[in-house]
Amino acid sequence: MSSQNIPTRDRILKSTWQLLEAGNGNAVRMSDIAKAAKISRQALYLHFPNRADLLTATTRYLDEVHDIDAKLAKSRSAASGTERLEAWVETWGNYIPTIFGVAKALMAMQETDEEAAAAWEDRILAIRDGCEKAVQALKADGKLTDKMSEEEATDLLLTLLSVRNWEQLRITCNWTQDRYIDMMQQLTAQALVKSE
Amino acid sequence: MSSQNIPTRDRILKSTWQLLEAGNGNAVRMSDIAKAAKISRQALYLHFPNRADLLTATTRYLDEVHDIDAKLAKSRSAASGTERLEAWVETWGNYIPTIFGVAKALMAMQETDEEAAAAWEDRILAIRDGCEKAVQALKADGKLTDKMSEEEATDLLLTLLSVRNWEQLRITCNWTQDRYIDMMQQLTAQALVKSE
DNA sequence: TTTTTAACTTTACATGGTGTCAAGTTGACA
DNA sequence: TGTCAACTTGACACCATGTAAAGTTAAAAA
Repeated sequence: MSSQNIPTRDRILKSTWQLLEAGNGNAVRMSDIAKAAKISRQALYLHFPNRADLLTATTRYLDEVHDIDAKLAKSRSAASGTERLEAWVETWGNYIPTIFGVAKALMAMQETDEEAAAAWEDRILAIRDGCEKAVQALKADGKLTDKMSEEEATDLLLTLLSVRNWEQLRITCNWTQDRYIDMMQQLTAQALVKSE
Repeated sequence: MSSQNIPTRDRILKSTWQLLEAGNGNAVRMSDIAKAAKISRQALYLHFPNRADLLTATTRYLDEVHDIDAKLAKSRSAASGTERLEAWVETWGNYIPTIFGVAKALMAMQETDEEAAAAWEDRILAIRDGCEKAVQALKADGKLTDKMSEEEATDLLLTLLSVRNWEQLRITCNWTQDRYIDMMQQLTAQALVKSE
């Protein structure tokens, strides 16, 4: 087993991700994660003070493993505003499936746990930033619709690209990932790009 | 106090609604509801077997109090398909604030509780029906976009009109209710109505 | 070689909410 | 006077998170 040599902390993060990824809706408990990482439940608390922290660390771990920064940089290099919007929708939209398990767990905790709410809020801000940049690129090209302000456009884009909407279309309605991306690109373009 | 004479069951439902309506994010417990209804926590269980049932009953109670059926009938009487879509978005969109508290509590339970999930699913089906009817009206007028099937159009409309999206724009982003309705009408029209 | 230290394990327990159980109270009605 | 329904009171099981304390183990430091 190669996993014997992986540092415990990484083994925990990997196990957390795998359980949340696979766990079809059934809640993943701290004890489940401990079992999967082959340590005692209490050892978990030696590495992470609480569940919210563990989940947050897992999202950062995923960002690292998948080198999300590089992907974002690529989408930022698009020539025109409209292309940049398209690229952003595609990049983020295709990253959602990766983080979905952890995101859902974190969103569920948000309701009751202050710290979880703050952690998720922090993640959302990063995504909002991506939305804002896309809107600004449109604006710079003179292609932003005059039906709304830049801020409203950012709000709307962030809302359309929410994890919940992805879940609704992809999981509940059983759309393919390609169809989801395609439709979101159409939808966001229709909503934000000035019609000639 | 006139509330002394109201039957206990109704007093419970009313209290549940008021607490969830007012309760700014802080979870409403069974004991809170009991206190508000001026009965013991155990008496709650004489009227409702569990929390999920109580929440579901509360949504039905709200539907009754606000005579949602009459409002829906009105939106169904719109002449053209596009008008009907507009009316549906307005009717449902303006009903969301009323049920938001209960809806949020039910959605939060959904994650862990089978029965809550089923109850909420049942409510969603009713809304989906409204979406489907609006799409069919568009289709009948030959105004439905040819970019997607009727089913996909229904999926999309249901997703756009989700309680989560309302929460995001209205609460998190602080949009006015009027702006929300206006934007949703634009957005759904752009997405679903065939462009000339 | 002995000691120390970090990374664990095991066991126990507090907390907070849901839901169950059983015995007692109260007031209206027969 | 008795009965019944609608309650109250108090106790408790369950389940997950998180805390606390004492013991083990293996490897590095002295």
